[in-house]
Amino acid sequence: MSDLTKPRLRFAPSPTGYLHVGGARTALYNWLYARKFSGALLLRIEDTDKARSTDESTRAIFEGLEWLGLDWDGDVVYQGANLPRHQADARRLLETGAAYRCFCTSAELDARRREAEARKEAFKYDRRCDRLSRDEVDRRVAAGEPSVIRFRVPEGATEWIDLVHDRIAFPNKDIEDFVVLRSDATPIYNLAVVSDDIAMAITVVMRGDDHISNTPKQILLYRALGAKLPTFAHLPMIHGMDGKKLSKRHGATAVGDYQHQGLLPGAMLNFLALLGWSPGGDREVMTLAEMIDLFSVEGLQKKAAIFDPKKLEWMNGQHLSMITLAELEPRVTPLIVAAGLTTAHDLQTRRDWYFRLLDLLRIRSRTLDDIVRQAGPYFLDTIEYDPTAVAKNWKDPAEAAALLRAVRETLAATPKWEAEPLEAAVRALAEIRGITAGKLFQPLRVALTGLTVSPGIFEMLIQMGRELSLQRIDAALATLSNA
RNA sequence: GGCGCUAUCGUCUAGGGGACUAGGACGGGGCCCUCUCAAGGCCCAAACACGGGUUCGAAUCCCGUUAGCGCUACCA
Repeated sequence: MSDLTKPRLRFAPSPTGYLHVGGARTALYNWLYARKFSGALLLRIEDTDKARSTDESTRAIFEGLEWLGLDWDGDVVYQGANLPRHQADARRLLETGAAYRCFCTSAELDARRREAEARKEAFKYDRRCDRLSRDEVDRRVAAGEPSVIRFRVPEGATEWIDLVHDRIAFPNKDIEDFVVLRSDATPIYNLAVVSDDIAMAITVVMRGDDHISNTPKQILLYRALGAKLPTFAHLPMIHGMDGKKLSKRHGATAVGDYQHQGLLPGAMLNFLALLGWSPGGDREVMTLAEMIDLFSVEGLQKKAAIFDPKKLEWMNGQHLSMITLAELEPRVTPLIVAAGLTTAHDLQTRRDWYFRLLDLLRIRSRTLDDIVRQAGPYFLDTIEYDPTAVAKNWKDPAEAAALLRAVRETLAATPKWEAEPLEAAVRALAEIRGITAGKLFQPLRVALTGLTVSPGIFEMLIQMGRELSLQRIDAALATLSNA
């Protein structure tokens, strides 16, 4: 297979904030396309807006992509480093007559725009500088008068076959002669993008819907620059639950936020993949490898999708249960250590026990934080009793204490600390006392965990071990006698 | 305002002229399981924006309306 048949794509975020979930999804689709068709995915940081770009944002983009596990080919391209080529391309446009110098100032333009608005008319640059004589242009440039370079939009219409929307067309009369080079000789977005995409030999440009109206301008630039057109694919936007463009007021929009909320990157990717793409049929929960396998442009959606955090959580729960314990462990351990439950070394020395614990807790967790929250009772010497658990299951302290004393005796007297004999013994105790087993289980659960919610009582007794279990009951008894 | 894009349950979607009394998933409700909570299983409510065509036949094709969104900078 020749390289010509291998697509070259790029993800081109501007480093003006953090890695937005919409950006992450764009990156994912580009990545999927590149991997699916054995192409290349390049990363370009669009840092030409010096006022808004920061190194910190650039780092956030790297970190986000790294966490998600989306890699790229070759070195990172910094758009700002290509300034000379952008300027050269602008000059070429001027020389070939595709563009012209414009001396209108921003202030003048603003004034005319406002006037047009007052008259309820659409403003479009009137090309007055295109009518300037060659001599006058030369004279004013020589005199040091600032000017921009404007692209002269030709007659006709500009259209393309979009990978997701099929045919899209714009009458050129609706496109104004746009600026390509500012008066300070820095390029405008559309020029920089086209210049770089040509230089990087990009063949598939996949980006957000919000760039649709830039596309005719860019196509015109490609033609004027004598370059071959890439294939365009415009992805639908992501909105918040209110149908408006997703933003901070909708809650977490940075992928870093989700990382810190205890989400799994695989779940995030899976959720994002489904927001604007479907493999067809009923397929939902997928690994990255499966997504590559199933990916196709036919499944790309045209409609904007609404970001539903509930489904993301559910998806995370699915992935939590789906991945291997070996994959799960390194994601949880740092959080357990950070929560002060124990040391990484301790967990390492009783790895089998630790894995069993994770397996016990992950089924009833939706995030990594849920797991950590539930893990406390298995590590700490002291225990916190949830007031509502106490109120509900130790309603009568004297009665609860009596029950717990009996249970303690029964457990302590059971020769083998294993689920079956333990359960048989406790159930027998319940029968002797003429109560249902549940009446015994709930107070015991509170004694062991301080909570109303936990894994099964006997799974828990085994996991905690004889010593800690009995110690917990003693502590509960002490607390109850003080009540 | 102009231009563009979009339109199936509350949400993500399947559907690409007859298989549709429109399927799945999240969320909601109910039941089962059960020592709690989850998980799991079963069931219920819930949608083709509207109006015209085309066609024997339209969720599917065309046109219009409406609505939503995007763009409309010497931002990206």
